[in-house]
Amino acid sequence: MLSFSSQYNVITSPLGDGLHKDGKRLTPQRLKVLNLFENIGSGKHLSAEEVHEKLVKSSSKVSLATIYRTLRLLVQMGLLHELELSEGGHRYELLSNDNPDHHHLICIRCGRTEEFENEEVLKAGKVAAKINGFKLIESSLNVRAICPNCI
Amino acid sequence: MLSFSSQYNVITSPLGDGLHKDGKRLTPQRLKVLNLFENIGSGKHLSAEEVHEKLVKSSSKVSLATIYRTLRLLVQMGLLHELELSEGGHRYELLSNDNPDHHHLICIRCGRTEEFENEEVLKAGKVAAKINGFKLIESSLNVRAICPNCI
DNA sequence: GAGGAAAATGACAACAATTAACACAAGGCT
DNA sequence: AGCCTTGTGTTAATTGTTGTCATTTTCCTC
Ligand SMILES: [Mn+2]
Ligand SMILES: [Mn+2]
Ligand SMILES: [Zn+2]
Ligand SMILES: [Zn+2]
Repeated sequence: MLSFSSQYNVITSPLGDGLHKDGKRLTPQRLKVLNLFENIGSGKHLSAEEVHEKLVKSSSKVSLATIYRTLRLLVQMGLLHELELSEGGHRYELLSNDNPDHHHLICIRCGRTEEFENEEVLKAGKVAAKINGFKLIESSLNVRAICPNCI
Repeated sequence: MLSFSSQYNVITSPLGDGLHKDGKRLTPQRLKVLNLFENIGSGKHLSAEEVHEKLVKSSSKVSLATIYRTLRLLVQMGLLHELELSEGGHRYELLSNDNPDHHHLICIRCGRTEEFENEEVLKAGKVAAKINGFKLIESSLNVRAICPNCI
């Protein structure tokens, strides 16, 4: 079976680097999951199940358990961001330069999701953390609403 | 068995009124759940399981299924507010005059939760909804952080 | 105060999302 | 290449929540 990288073809990807300096390993499965997010473009919010489906369709079979494990890992590494937009589980999006810190407007009927940036909101999170002596990790504003099509 | 309200003692509670004009019924279970939130005071965020435990401890046994049903009902009626603060399910808090629209600062280690108000954040939600033509329902800012005790 | 239709409850099964266990496979250092 | 350790797939288990259904209760009408 052809493996993605052989010992003669050491690809030094950002993913590989991040993994190796932590005793972790670069696997085809991890690359497939990250590549999916990179190819699909920013602004997409996928569930574990959806990642699984998409990989199966592109004949890159990765088990669902591994997808859950990989999503958690990529979040820990700071490459993905975990969202709680709706019922029915978490969603994940690529963290990248052209996808800055932003917030979400969600239609509670159809799930349509729009993104927006707001400096004041980020500041509000910083201030709240500081006042209470907390160390800030992240702040996320979720706006629940009904989209034009669903009214 | 003594029932909470007999036909001779019709209590016209706000809860009863709200229910009756909708073809729904005032039951001891619904009163117990709402009373729990009213007695515990505002600023408390309880899970369904915690509501269940507290009612069992106060020898007011209500089945867990009924608690889930009742929490959903009270949210629909606008008496409770549903929160997604942490892993492990939803939490609920009383909506009242002395508990205005506010946001949450959550320690990801121990779960300690602080509340804060911020007008700019509410405005940001309104603006985002308006710009996209959505009908606003609510906006909630969750700030994930680490509290002083957990650093 | 009964009688009765409709709604609610409790007990329990089913479900969906996620995690755990473990035998086997594969990555990466030497 | 060989070895050690990490990762994967399969499957079972957990957790939070909802569905089913027989029984009970509310509340409207007389
Ligand atoms: Mn996004
Ligand atoms: Mn609160
Ligand atoms: Zn919609
Ligand atoms: Zn803490």
